[in-house]
Amino acid sequence: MASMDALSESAEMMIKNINELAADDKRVRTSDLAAKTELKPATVTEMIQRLGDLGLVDYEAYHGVHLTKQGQHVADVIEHRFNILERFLTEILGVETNEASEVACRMEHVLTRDVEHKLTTFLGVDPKKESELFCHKINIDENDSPKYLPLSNYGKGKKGTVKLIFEDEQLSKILNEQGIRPGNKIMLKNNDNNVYSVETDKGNFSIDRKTASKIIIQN
Amino acid sequence: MASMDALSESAEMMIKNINELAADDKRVRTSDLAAKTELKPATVTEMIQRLGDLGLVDYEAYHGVHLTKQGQHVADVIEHRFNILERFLTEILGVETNEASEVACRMEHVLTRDVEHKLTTFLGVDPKKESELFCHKINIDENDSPKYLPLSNYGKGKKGTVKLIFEDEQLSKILNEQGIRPGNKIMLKNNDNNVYSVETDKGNFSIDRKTASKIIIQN
DNA sequence: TCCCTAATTTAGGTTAACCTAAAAAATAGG
DNA sequence: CCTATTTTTTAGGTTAACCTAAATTAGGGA
Repeated sequence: MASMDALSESAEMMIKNINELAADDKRVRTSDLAAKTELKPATVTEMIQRLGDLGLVDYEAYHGVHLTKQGQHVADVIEHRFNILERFLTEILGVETNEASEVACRMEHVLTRDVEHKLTTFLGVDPKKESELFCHKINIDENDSPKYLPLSNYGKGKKGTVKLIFEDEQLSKILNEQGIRPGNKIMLKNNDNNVYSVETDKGNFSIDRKTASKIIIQN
Repeated sequence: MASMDALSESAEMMIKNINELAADDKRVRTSDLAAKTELKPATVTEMIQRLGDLGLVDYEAYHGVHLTKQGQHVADVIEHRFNILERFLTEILGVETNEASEVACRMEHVLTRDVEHKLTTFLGVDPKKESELFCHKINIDENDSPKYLPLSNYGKGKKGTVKLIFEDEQLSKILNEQGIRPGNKIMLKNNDNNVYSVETDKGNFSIDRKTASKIIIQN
């Protein structure tokens, strides 16, 4: 069996395209693949023959291909990688759709399993749910009437529903005011009942265990 | 002139390696490039000849290469892309250093200018400053005697210096307690002097303009 | 059923990116 | 300053990924 990581970008793209053209379990035709990939039919033939040798597709001359279980697995992985990359690029970075697609389509081939999983975790929800919670950025659509506005631009007395909160820099700001910030000295005075009593140059106060576990100290 | 985007991954990697081996403005030797890239000298010769034809390096047979202005520009772009990708992977996703390097090294060749800029903005500080503030994650080195510890594991009475703070989920937790969380209704009661007075189902309180600008409301 | 056309494959070519082995040039030591 | 060694290049080969043009097969209509 051909290991995922051994495949070239071209091979992975071919598998991806076969998967996208596969209706029911009908075989995908060479000409359709040629049209979709913008390659010449002869090139497609050559490539699917190679994929056949690798056991990734079931190829029968003059009768098209379909993915084997192995090939389907590769296709699923690539598709998932594409989806999370595209989501990251659009939702978090605010890249517009076309460019995000193109870049995701190049990047999908160089992700490792680990990065894929961590990015998925970072994005939070499973690709289906499309939750807007904990997004760091949102595309405000200038065409539509302004549905989303920063609170700072909101009218006095207006009511609305919180949609999302940008998290960067904010916790450290709050802890900052308590004297807990990189470079500052602190002392742990006590820890009882999961309550940590800390002394800083700003005075004494207490924090819970979960928060404390996120503050790294160098002795 | 060869446009950035026209270069293959191999070509970009060669330029990157030439740049990394360039001391003073001495020419980089074929054998050093071969060692660094793990290619055979003959392969290196062939590639730098091609780069010479493209005007990216100044190649003189038997006397090594150095980057032209154009080549240097390509090297700078690649280096910057690598740095932000590596930072993103380690600081934001928590990928460990080795894997982050490898993945960044593959991804650096497929970024567009736009994605590069947006990712840079997302990460906040300019690459030089390498500030430890606002890091989301740190690699705790198990080999060394434990120099870095979570406060939650810290000894009673011990003193130390705050090194960094994990920010994820924390701001939202704090605002959560105030009733500002996705899905909840709020009302802006007032905004004077850059102080925003908000009413939520948990009561009234105030936040500053900068924070308010990060809370998106849907009407 | 048989032929014609459209689809497909084969044959053969190119380029980039690799390789090995042989030739050539630079350099270092005597 | 001349040779021995090291470095570099050239020559020639391979593979993947593309191409065009020619040959082949499949399938539909008379």
